[in-house]
Amino acid sequence: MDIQESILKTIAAAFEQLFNHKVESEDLSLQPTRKEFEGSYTFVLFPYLKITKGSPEQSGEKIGNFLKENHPSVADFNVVKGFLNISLSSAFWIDLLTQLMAEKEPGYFPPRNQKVMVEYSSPNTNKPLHLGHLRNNFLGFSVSNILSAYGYEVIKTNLVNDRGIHICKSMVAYQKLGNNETPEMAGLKGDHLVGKYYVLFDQEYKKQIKELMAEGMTEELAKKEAPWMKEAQESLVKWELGDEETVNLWKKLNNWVYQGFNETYKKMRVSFDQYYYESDTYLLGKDIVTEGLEKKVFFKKENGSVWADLSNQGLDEKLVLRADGTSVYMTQDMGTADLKFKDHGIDKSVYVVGNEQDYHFEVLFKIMQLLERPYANNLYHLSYGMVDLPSGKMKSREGTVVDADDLIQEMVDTARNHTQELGKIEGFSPEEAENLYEMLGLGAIKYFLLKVDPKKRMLFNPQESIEFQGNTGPFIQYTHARIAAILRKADQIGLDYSSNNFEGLEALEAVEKQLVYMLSDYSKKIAMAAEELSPAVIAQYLFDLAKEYNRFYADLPIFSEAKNEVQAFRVSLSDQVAKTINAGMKLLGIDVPQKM
RNA sequence: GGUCCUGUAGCUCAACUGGAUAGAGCAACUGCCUUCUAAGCAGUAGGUUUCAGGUUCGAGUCCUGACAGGAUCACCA
Repeated sequence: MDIQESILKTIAAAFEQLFNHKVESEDLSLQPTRKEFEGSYTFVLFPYLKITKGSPEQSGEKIGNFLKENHPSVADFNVVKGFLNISLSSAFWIDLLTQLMAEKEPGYFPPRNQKVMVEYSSPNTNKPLHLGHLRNNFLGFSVSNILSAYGYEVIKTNLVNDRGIHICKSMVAYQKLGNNETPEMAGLKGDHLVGKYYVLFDQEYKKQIKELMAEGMTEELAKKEAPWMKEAQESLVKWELGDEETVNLWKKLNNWVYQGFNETYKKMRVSFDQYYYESDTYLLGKDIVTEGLEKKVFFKKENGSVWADLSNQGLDEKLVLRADGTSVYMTQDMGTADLKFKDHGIDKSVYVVGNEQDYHFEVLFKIMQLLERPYANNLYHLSYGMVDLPSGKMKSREGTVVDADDLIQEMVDTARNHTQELGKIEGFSPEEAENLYEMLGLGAIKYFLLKVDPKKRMLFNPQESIEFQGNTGPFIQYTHARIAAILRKADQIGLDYSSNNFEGLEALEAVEKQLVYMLSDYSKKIAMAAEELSPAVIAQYLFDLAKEYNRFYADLPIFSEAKNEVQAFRVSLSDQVAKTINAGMKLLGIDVPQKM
């Protein structure tokens, strides 16, 4: 049984025996003791003063004494104001560490035989990935890892938005200005080449609008009448009709983009188990419209358009099918929701999509509920805030974006310079060194984007490059490397620390107890991160753990200790911290080095 | 304007879901490398938690109302 539960059971017994009052131990709760006080767990007395019919101090004394006498692991207690602080015996902590070491991996959860799909990335294929996509991809990948660690079977999905007016814009500009340029000729990655034409389209388009407005056209009309826009529209129609030339061009550009994306995904070290392409799925969902009409969830307006009336749900009316019978975003998403379920029999579905689509998903989930889909109550929108630049919002069309490839490269370069400055690559082969730079650069940027609560928008200042000190990925990686050095030394001198034999070990230091406590907390953090879909929980935890370990590292020597069992315990403790850091960082998608 | 999200140190973020004297990192200043890696550790300074009410033993956290920033309210995706 969990130590908290067992303490609470004893407290419940105390209430019964001391105050003749029955309470369920589930209704009681403990909290971690604040740093400045002695103890590990705190029981707050205020709510129970009516039962104990005494002052907080008296009540605390009574319960504390009862605990000390009746709970084998409670060594001591103190009462400050209305707070009963409980100290546990060293034997308890030693035993707890032994248990943690015996787990097959830190924070292990058994499989729960449920499938969850995590859809993330889902890029448009008309431009390269940028900083905002990095946040999306790292979040999606990390949440997938976290859910998987929590016992779910996870299917990582990328729904590629490969068709639509945006890609037609790149196509038109390429036809006009491209001269059959290829990525090789341009010396650009495929996605960057296509993105170049997307920007060129926008420049020319704006010029055309200006010209038309100069001729006296209103802005609204000019936007519609600009020749290139008309051509883009036409090319979309041709694409839908399957026009060979259009489709071939579309395929050519998209393939370039996919090659570029794959390279970037590889660099980001994210992956997918399932790809869906919107060109395959955009016609789905029309059957559901028919079904919805039959079930009277939808209604038809006079012009033939179909709507969902959610006004009694606190929402608006929402279009689900155009008057001309063509589908909209919502139609497709209803269709793909069913498709995902059909393909994989999923129990749960997570959409990693920016918060500008909050309303869309609220409506979608509501509709699926009204349509009585079995999975409808297990749909989650992991809504994350935009990444802003000091200059404001990023706009691909205007080229004011932080490019994903550039940023990653920049971080790796920074890591290289920084490491070389510190003179830390002695004994590294060139490959190992390069490996380390990537690990650190990528670790820095991933941690930077994941440590913040997903739903908050965040500011990224390219001028102040991402840090390597303090609350950063490299700080945690460094802590791991430090421990790795200790473990190497222990092996070297032949210290047996895996035997769990701490016989003779007496009092532990406060930092040691605190570390064991934090290690035992890891599984709760996984649970919390999984339930809240928030990698930030893990990131914050790892920082706190690393911080605490470094305190231990600075305060307590290991190999100069006279007693063998003290050495063994401290190395074991270090080992377990390293394993936990490694496991937690893996959840964030960050690798940790043995040396740095 | 309606709806939703956010507002905590100069800056970037925490605060275990209502508990103690609101904590970290960066930036500034001061110490600590002859002992397991100083990408570290210890310390100083920095706060009316946007504001005003309310709920209660107790509020950064809950409720109401302001204020500020953002998103969204398309037969776009």
